[in-house]
Amino acid sequence: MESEKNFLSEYKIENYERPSVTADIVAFMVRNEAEKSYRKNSDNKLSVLLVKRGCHPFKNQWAVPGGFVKQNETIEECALREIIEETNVAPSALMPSLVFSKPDRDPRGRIISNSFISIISEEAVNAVGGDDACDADWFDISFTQDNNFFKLLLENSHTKLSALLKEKNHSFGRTYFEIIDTGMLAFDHAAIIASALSLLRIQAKDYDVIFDFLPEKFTLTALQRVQETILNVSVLPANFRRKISDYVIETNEFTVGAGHRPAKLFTRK
Amino acid sequence: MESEKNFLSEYKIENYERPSVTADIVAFMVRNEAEKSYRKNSDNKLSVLLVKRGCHPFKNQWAVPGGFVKQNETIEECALREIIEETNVAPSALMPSLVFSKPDRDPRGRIISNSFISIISEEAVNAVGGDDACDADWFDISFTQDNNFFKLLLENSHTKLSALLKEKNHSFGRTYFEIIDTGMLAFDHAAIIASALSLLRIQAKDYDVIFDFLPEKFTLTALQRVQETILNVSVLPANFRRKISDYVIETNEFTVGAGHRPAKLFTRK
DNA sequence: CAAATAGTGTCTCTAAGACAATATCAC
DNA sequence: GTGATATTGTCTTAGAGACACTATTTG
Repeated sequence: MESEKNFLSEYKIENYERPSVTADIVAFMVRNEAEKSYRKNSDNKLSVLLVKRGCHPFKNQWAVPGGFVKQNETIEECALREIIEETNVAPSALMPSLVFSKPDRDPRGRIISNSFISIISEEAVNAVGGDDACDADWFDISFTQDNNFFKLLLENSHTKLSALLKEKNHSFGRTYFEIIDTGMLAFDHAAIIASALSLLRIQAKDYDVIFDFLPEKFTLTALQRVQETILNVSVLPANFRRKISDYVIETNEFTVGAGHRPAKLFTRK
Repeated sequence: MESEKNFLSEYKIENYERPSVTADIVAFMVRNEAEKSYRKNSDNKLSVLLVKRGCHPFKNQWAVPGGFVKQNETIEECALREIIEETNVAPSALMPSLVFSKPDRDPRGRIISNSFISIISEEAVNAVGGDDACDADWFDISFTQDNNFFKLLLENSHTKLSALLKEKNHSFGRTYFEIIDTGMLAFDHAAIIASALSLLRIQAKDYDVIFDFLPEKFTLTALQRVQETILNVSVLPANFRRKISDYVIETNEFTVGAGHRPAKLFTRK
């Protein structure tokens, strides 16, 4: 009887069919719009990081950042490495989303994409400043449903991408999308973004992921705006505060010079 | 400037590092214990399908069923194919769980595991009968927490496997496990099972996945037992019925010959 | 004081949990 | 009738939503 040691020394992994594997990261940020009028709080926008592809396939089209998994790293490590390479910032959260594995999803051949959600605070992004290369940019997201169809609109000051998706399947709380129109996004990245966003919304409901969009110390109003921006709803401040009180600890610090009553700063519990 | 067509004709995917990729399926069933005493309803047990490995590595140890993804199928199709090969039954639900990708998780080399939860109704399993091969069997699960440690006990009439895990991380509602003791399960399958079970429990809370454990027509008590078995809790029948009423449609049929008041049969809404 | 946001108190309504009571079968 | 499960009704309590009100700052 063959021993396990002998078996392993004879085993040639390259004799078997192997796909390529990538980690692709949908990086979200909630950012403040430029302030409109004196003393008013600014509006927030949910935005996602896209990179303009410099090489084939889909050259010059926009895609979410990502790359091939190396032999000595986990897919999570790969995702973290790729998003840091792209932004120069360590994300405050990284969470697996879906795996995309249709055999023909990439014209180069069999490439399986492990998609991730990463969350980056605006403060962190501003600290490193924009990469002048201009091949990466944040796009404001609008994601609206009309019956079984979803319209994904990604927009920055130069470019507007509009993808159309259809709900293929809704099971166990997750929505699975089929692409009707890629909106000039590379590969199946329209579906990757839509899936990530619908997962982000699920998570944002239970007061978990929303903290990662803000610096360590924050006001309750800022936290409320993050949740409202992600979920595209609005709630009454009194009720939000009652509910969130279980998840935060108050500090002795306050905002200053805002032109109205100072707000107490809180930290996450 | 090179055209995309030229680029693709020159592109050799085999020049790049590629891992092997598997789909591994944690198949759950809720089964009735043998009835103890006259007229009493039987207890239920949550059980999971394991196969005894016939070849190296981990020869003769127990593992969850799975196999390598073929070039022309998605990982979901692979998972479906593998679980049907093993059970001769199409599962009533198949849902992605986590991806396991530690470079050294398989002694044969770099193999990434995409884990899935599948749910099979006891009725369907009984219909095809047990595979005499005896290399596959259902194990009753007990999964208990003691501070940050989790004990996973898998037991059938012949074998008892006891694995120990530690909570590595709890983020975004999911628990990530580190294996302390494999309990003689192959590879990192103790963590794959633990992760799947903790996801199953999350899903079972919102009256979704529980239907897949039962045939099309079922009694509300049976449905309640499924939820109680998975979550290891007990609820008052009156409250369960009030809550579940939104998710079911009553039929005109009743159970017969149970030795007590007949129960109305329902279907899923 | 005006404008704006920060923060508190409380009323109502709904949903969850507990528990009591009734219904219906096989023997 | 007895023993068992099936099913309904209702009391109490906790939480969500709505809304009115007070507090504090800058100019």
